[in-house]
Amino acid sequence: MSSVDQIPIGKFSFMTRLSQKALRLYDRKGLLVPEAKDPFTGYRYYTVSQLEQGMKIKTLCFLGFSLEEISLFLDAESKGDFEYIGAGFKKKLKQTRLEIGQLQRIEGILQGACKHNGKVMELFKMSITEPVIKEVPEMRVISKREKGDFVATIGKLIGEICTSVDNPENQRNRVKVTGPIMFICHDDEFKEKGADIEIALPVSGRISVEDPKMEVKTLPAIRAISVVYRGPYPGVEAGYNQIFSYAKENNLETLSPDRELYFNSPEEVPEEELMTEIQVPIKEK
Amino acid sequence: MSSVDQIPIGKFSFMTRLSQKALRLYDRKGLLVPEAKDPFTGYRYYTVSQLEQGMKIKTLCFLGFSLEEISLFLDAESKGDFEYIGAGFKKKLKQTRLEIGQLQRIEGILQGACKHNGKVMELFKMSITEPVIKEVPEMRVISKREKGDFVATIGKLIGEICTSVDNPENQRNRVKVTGPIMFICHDDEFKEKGADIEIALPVSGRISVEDPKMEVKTLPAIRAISVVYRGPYPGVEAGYNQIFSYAKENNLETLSPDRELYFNSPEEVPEEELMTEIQVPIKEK
DNA sequence: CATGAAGTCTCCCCTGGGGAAAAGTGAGGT
DNA sequence: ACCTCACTTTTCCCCAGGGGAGACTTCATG
Repeated sequence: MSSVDQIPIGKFSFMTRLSQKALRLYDRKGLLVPEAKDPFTGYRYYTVSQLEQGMKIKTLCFLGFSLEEISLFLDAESKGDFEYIGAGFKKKLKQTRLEIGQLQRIEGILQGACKHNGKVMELFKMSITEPVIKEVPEMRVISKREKGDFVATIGKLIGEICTSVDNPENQRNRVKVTGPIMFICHDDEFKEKGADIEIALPVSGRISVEDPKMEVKTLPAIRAISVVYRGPYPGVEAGYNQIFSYAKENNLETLSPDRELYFNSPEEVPEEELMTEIQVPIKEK
Repeated sequence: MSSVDQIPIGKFSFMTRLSQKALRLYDRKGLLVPEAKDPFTGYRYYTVSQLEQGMKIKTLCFLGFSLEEISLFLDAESKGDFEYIGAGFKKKLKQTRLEIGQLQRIEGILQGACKHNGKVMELFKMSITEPVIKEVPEMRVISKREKGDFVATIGKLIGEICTSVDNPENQRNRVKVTGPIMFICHDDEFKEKGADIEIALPVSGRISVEDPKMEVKTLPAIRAISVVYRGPYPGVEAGYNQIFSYAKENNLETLSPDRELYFNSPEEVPEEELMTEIQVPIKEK
């Protein structure tokens, strides 16, 4: 029963089922340093009593902690600081639950796509992205606000603003368009007629306006939930649904006014490739 | 509305919510190469029509595919090969379910540990590792087999074997112990009395035996389910339970005889630090 | 046109190991 | 004592980017 405490890395790896790679890494990081190391050959020799340390590391690894966290835990343990460890476990539990939720959403999506083979294609055109919270910086824009029929007014205002920006004086003043044209919705509910519509185009430079109803101003920075929708304009509501259910899930309070950003126009691309970003502002928390 | 198709990386990143880092990576990998690249400054310029590709990549990434898989999918899509994509999705679905299962097990463990703060400590001593399938190579051993009372016989045989190996002639012949001493259980059920017990010690070298009931032989290689148990010997059954439920879950047929490997002995360490590996052979499938 | 701010470039290190290569070493058997 | 095979050592590249440094470019304004 002697010399059993001179375990080379291969056997130790076999016993603990930690790979040799892992063991060498733990050595370097000081997590599990072999009891002895031949100074000439560099061979690592472990002892039976180190098995225990190895198993602790393995368990903690299995639970998903990083090596750094594990190292802190082991220190805490040797000091008897179980508060710290308990707190770490609670945090990990929360995190694990979030991950499970995420994976279950993914499972749902994949399942839906697999069920009918055709759906794979549909998913592939995946027209709505996952909602994300974005900080939108403030922006200098030229804008015009008007009440009228929904679609018609939007089209009209877009035309007017583009014309206005393209006019020769502005060209001379090196006025530049700095972002996609956007629609700002000042109604709390959807109105087909008499909607309160603002169209804004981000610009820079010394811009001049003739139309007295057109103004140059700075839109405030907002924090917003955003999705990008691809497809024909009627259908964009699906994006709003996504956003509002996301807001409800995450307990976020939405504000007005919403913005829609148009990345391309029906004149450039077929309807199905229209891309629209929807931004719904939320309260800072 | 011109020059909108010269989107620098920052804006494109803002629109697609892909990080600049990610975009540069996709460029290098050929997944999403900017439409234009200034040959002098190296600046990347994207177009609106590339947003779509970006969103596809993002969706697929979100679903957990690797960049390589994504690249293959995009190729397949452009060729109209939806079979391939469907198959990939199914595989991913399976894999995702496995991951969810794994995470739920982890959740269970963490939950148990968090519930009573004291349990954290208990988990820390985590006495049983996850069952794992191991290929155990063949081994040259010196062994003795005998029937008798369970605990007493094991102790006696271990003593005899150690004495025998330590004898001067074997020392002279450079006989070496090459692994932990093991107990091979030839009974199908647990018997307190009259158990059929074999104790074996892996050795190498020219070994001589005097005791006619002691033999030197080669244990066959086996494929086995293995766990490592830490704690006092009574309690080791928990390890067997783990193994047999694992075997049932994975539909594996277990064989005889089982082996128990003793990494340390009650004379060296306190009872709670005894380490035992249990190996239950399974049928090759 | 000039200037400062903001955007972008590349390069390097980090995660937690897996895979492979080149070279040195240990141990068993003759 | 030797030979060979198995073991161990280091180092480099890989994933999918995140973080940051230092240098350069572009932009918006005066």
